[in-house]
Amino acid sequence: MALQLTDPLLTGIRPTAARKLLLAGIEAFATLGYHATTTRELAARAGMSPAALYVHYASKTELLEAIIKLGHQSALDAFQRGFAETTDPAARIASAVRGFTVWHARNQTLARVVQYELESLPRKQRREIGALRTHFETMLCTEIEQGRKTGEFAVDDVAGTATAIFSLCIDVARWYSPRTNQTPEAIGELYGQLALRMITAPGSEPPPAAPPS
Amino acid sequence: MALQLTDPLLTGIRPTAARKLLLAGIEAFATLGYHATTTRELAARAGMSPAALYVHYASKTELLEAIIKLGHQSALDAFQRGFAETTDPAARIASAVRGFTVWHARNQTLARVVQYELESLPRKQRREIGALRTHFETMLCTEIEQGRKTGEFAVDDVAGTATAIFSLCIDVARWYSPRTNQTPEAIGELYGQLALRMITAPGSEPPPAAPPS
Amino acid sequence: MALQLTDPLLTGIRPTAARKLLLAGIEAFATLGYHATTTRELAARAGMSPAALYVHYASKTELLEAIIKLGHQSALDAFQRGFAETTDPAARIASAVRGFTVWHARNQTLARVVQYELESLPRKQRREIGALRTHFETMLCTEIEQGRKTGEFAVDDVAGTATAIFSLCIDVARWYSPRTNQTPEAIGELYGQLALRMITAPGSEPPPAAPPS
Amino acid sequence: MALQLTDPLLTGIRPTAARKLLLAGIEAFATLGYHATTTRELAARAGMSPAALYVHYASKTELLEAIIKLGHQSALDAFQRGFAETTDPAARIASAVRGFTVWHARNQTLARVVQYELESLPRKQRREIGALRTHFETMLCTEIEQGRKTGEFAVDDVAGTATAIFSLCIDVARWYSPRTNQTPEAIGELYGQLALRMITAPGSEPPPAAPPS
DNA sequence: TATGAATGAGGGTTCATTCAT
DNA sequence: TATGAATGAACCCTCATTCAT
Repeated sequence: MALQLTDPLLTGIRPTAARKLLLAGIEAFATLGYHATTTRELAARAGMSPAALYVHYASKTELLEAIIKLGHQSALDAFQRGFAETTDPAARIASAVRGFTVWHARNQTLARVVQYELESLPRKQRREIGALRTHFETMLCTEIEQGRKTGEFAVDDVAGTATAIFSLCIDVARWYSPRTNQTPEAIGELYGQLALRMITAPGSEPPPAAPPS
Repeated sequence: MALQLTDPLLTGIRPTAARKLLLAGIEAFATLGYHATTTRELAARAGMSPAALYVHYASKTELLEAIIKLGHQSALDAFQRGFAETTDPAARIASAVRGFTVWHARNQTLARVVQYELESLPRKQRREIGALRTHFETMLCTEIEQGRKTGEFAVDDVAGTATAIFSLCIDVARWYSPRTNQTPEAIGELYGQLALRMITAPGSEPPPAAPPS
Repeated sequence: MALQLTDPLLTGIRPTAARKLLLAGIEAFATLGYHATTTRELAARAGMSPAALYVHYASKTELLEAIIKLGHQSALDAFQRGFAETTDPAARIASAVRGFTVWHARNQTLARVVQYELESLPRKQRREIGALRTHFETMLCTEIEQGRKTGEFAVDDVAGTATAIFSLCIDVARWYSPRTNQTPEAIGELYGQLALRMITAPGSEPPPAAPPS
Repeated sequence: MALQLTDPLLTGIRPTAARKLLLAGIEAFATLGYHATTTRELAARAGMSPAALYVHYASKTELLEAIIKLGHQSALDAFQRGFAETTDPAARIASAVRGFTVWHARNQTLARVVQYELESLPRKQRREIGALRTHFETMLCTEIEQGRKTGEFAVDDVAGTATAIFSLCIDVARWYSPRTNQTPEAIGELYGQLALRMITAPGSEPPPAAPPS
């Protein structure tokens, strides 16, 4: 259930030792937080000596950076894949939210690092990533705007509502645990629907259920 | 705008030095995180020597504990005050969400510590607080259940939807900054409405707007 | 069995608070050692605040000094009282050793501080006390010398043997515990006899037993 | 004269840095006492940074433990080697006392730590060592008992006399200084004879002098 | 590529002591 | 006389990082 060394997300990381360290970092940073994780802990989890870390990453910070970049890429992919499924604003938003939510639940440890350890990054790298993030939001806002113009959606505060929708997805990283019996897919489906309700006037037609992924 | 020494939230903390340290802790932990905050940093912010911390708190951890307990109390109060305003489930939920959201925005620093540094607490204390938290959730679930029985609400997954509503409020602590021109009240109002939409069928009558606080 | 506040040894210490602190010091220093005893520990044992120590003694060191001086005085007294009981060298040595030994067992805590914390004293005070100590040794050496001249004793190395005799007495402070069922008096009696054997040729007449004290 | 890095006692300690630290510990603990010795002092004496201590020992306490265990082993060896030289109880006791005394004088710094810092060890380790120590005493008591049965010795209180004999040897660690012109061997010889006198009736034949070692 | 040993900087905490009250 | 609050200095120990091997 947890992220594996063989997960396609990580297969790009070479050599294996670097991948082991990245995985160790994801798990340790998610569980303990960046500052509470020592290089010894990372090395132990990766089955190496503390010095080996520096063969593959210039510093503890660079390991975090690699993780957070990888995570953002992957999360953005999930969001965009959902987005690209259709062109109808409502269906598009539902499936994007669904995909984004599923990603946060399925990759809960990575998601935690992505969302909550971002601030442990040095200013410069934080900026870079910040740009990536506004990209997401703009996409969602644009789509809501579209549906509003056609009268399909009833939204007063577009930016505020977009933020709220993202909160739904992102906060999954905080509370979700694979030990619950909720599947990532069920949460994704629910959240897609909730997002639609949030942008739809209470009096309008109920949207059609999204096809199962 | 930021939390002040004279804030009613803190006036119960005696003597003044203990209050200064608590305030310093809220700000430092919110900004840097618990583990990245040194006792020297805390002391400097409180205008004391590092040793003074130990006159009032047994350890850095106990300071965090005091902050988190105070924060939970205060947040719970805000939630419950909203809850107690009326008895109608819809109005009740809207105003509870509004109050809870406003609290998270208004006390953003404290809220950050409450929500994101909880895990830095030793197991035992984390448990204690965990009990408090489920209390909130139960209240909301019960209320949704009520409205569902009367047909007022249309909710399939009550617990899942309650979680989602809380996510909305809690995540405010992550992204809100008083430097934006959104007032806590505006966000609260919006989120109250969004919560209602999340539990109301798209075909039903629009709920009456909550009276401005 | 342990030293009491009302022990004649301490009744000279005024006011009572100073006496309590002295007693606390004797017990704490004997058990934990000077450096491992904190002023908080002393204060707690004396039932006061740490600051109260400084009302009666200028520093932790001065408390130690007071204890060690008092202890040496008292030990010297015990030694000399035994010495003064008779004039015959053998009887004199036996009763001095007996008295000195009994003192070390009876006042085991104080004796420990006297013998093993002496080196924690600043150089100057250590010197002062050192002078007192050579005094003891000289007395014993002189007496052995006397008996040697009359042919009563058979001793080659007078100073070495005197040192050995003192070792017997002093080391009692290290190993004696009131929880054993050996009385200080029994040990004193034994050691008086052993001291005589140490200075008497194996072929000579056995010395008469010393009268019970 | 003082313990050297090349002393056979230490050659088993590897790597060299660990040995340097052990030697530094012996000297510092003997001179200042365990609690008054800082890790910086130890590091300085060993010619390293304070952090290097922790590469080789888990804590200051573990360094003390290593020293005290090594010291007990070595002291026990010295005692037993003397013991094993002959089988005649008198000669045996004389040579064991001689060897034990010589050890205390020759390794005066180590002996001091062994005898006076034992109590700075945590309870558990103190126990372990305590068992070793009773072993010594039993050996001596058994031998005295033997000689008593043959009528060779005249001892009423076997255990008390054994304790006294050990006091002689152990207390050497307290007072001996290599700066005196007494050689460890001379003291050992004297103490062997004194021990015999302590267990021999004043009327019996003088024991033959032990052969020079 | 990997590591055991080493370290400068700094971590949380305790200490003996002071002082206003 | 006694103390609660405060502090500079120092404590033991850990950290991320380096480097010879």
